[in-house]
Amino acid sequence: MSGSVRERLLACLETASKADRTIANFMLSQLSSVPFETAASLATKVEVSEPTVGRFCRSIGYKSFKDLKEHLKQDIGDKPWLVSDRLRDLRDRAKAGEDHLAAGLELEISALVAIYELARTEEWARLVKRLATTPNVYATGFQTERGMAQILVNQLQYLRDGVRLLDLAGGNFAELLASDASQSCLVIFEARRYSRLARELAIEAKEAGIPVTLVTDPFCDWGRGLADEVFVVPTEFNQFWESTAQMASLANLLVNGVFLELGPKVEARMETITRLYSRFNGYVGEPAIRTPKSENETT
Amino acid sequence: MSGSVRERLLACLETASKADRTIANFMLSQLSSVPFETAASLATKVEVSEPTVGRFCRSIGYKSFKDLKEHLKQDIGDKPWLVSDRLRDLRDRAKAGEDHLAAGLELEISALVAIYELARTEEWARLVKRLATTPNVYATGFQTERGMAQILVNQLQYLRDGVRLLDLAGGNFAELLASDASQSCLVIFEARRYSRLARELAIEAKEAGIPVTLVTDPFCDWGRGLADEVFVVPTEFNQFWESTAQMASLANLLVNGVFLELGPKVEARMETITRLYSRFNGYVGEPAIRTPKSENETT
DNA sequence: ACATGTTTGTAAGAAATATTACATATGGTC
DNA sequence: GACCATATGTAATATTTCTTACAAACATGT
Repeated sequence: MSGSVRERLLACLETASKADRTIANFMLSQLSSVPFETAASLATKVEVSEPTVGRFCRSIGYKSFKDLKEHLKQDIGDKPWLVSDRLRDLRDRAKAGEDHLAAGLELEISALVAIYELARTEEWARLVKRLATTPNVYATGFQTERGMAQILVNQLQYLRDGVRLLDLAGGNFAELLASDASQSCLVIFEARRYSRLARELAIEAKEAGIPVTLVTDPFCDWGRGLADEVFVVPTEFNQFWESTAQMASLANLLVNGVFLELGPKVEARMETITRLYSRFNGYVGEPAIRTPKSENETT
Repeated sequence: MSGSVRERLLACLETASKADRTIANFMLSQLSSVPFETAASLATKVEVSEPTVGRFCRSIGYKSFKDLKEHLKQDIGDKPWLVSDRLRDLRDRAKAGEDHLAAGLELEISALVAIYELARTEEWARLVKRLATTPNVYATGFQTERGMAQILVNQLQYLRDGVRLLDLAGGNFAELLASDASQSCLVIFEARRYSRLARELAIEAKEAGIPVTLVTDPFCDWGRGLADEVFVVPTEFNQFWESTAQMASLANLLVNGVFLELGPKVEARMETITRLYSRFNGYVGEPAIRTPKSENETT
């Protein structure tokens, strides 16, 4: 037995016994409130006994009602996909326990969904506009999130001038903090157990009246109140090593938004930059960035 | 105390204690998966004790955590919140042409699937092993791919020594190219606006006998033959601005693989690095080793 | 009607989840 | 620095939720 919860429920409608069919049917019609149910509450509603619910769940391949709920949590659904077969294949492996990695896939997908939802919010629109119009845009991230900031910066630089990666190379953040607040904004990438720097930077920036956006994981608890916008990116994928990879998608969507905001006028710049790159054989010549060789070296 | 769950959570952020704020914050960030949580599971995630969760719920006017969930059920109403429903919702909008962004979602998902498929190949296993065992690991990327290389490097450095971001700051790549080939390997991130650098670096590295891995998009045509492994990441998402965001997922999966390969012995190192970070940056959250003169909160 | 296998319910027990009482820690105040 | 009030954790306890064992009901074929 395999497939999403919904699929399994549908499948069993054919063959199942009366009580089982009732249960399956009820769950299908109430799928989104199933997580709030308990085996007993559901049993009452459809007027069967509690063990019947448990047995039913087991009969369609779950360990228990609770297990079914657990799967529901991550279920991506049964819609035909562009990639359906391949995805299904991976998912089946994951469920069969053959492939521990694939288990993370669904979580990554749901994180992506979350990102795309973020991109529809008020805050998002506000940030995009700010990134498009503020003369000086700074992005920063420490430790493993540094690369994310770099991605945002590198891409934004294609579209506009005045974008910089902020770091502590100079010992303080004067570059941003001593600048004209009305001309600057800051995006911080942050994730759990990381630096105090991010927080203190946010505090100072707020103090200085500089708009701050925080992109972080669900565990960060200092953002609200300090940052003008907080975008929470799911990061738990049940891997041994947790991932903030979806922040890259977020950064990209932001850039896309800025592109749309700026409109055709960016094309001249993009062509110039492209030409410059090719002129220098792709030499990394971002004007505004100090290429920070120093702090990546362990040597 | 009244209002929706969301409102109450927001309201209490102002006044609540540290632990309570952490809980409220986490719930707000993950509202749609709260129904699947249990007081204990939530307590673990935010690292407080179970009774604290219960007390918190009571403090904002619910009878218990379960009671909060019950109310959440009402609040959520008919808003879609199972991942599958949310996904469906986005897809529908995309189809209706209301939401141009969402159109890219599906493509991003399929790119993710492609990544996870890559992670099952021979070549992948080989690369993981190499990244785990080669004394000197270099990663590089130019222009917009620089951040990807940085992500890989920053994360790998948590697990092992001898990982470096390679760049042209010094004017040549002697650091790698003049090193002992049997002790080094190279990962190149590359995409559409190819810099000639990447290719020439690959040529030289191959010449020198250094194993080369190329992570690139489907349009790159110079990889095979030059690189020992070529991983092709889909990059066309029908946005105005194309994305290599999934390379971050790839990098992360690689790191995860290396973690598994190295096994428990990395933990000592991870702790050391964590401690070092906390030594120099300070911690916001988890109390690592308390250095003589350290207290973290400035609140 | 009877035997057989399947389905379902009952009730007891096992596991999980949540609460309570109390001890310890923390932060602020004098 | 000692005190208080508040916040948090620990461990025992209560409660809810789930499972198991078994018996009753039901359908089906003879």
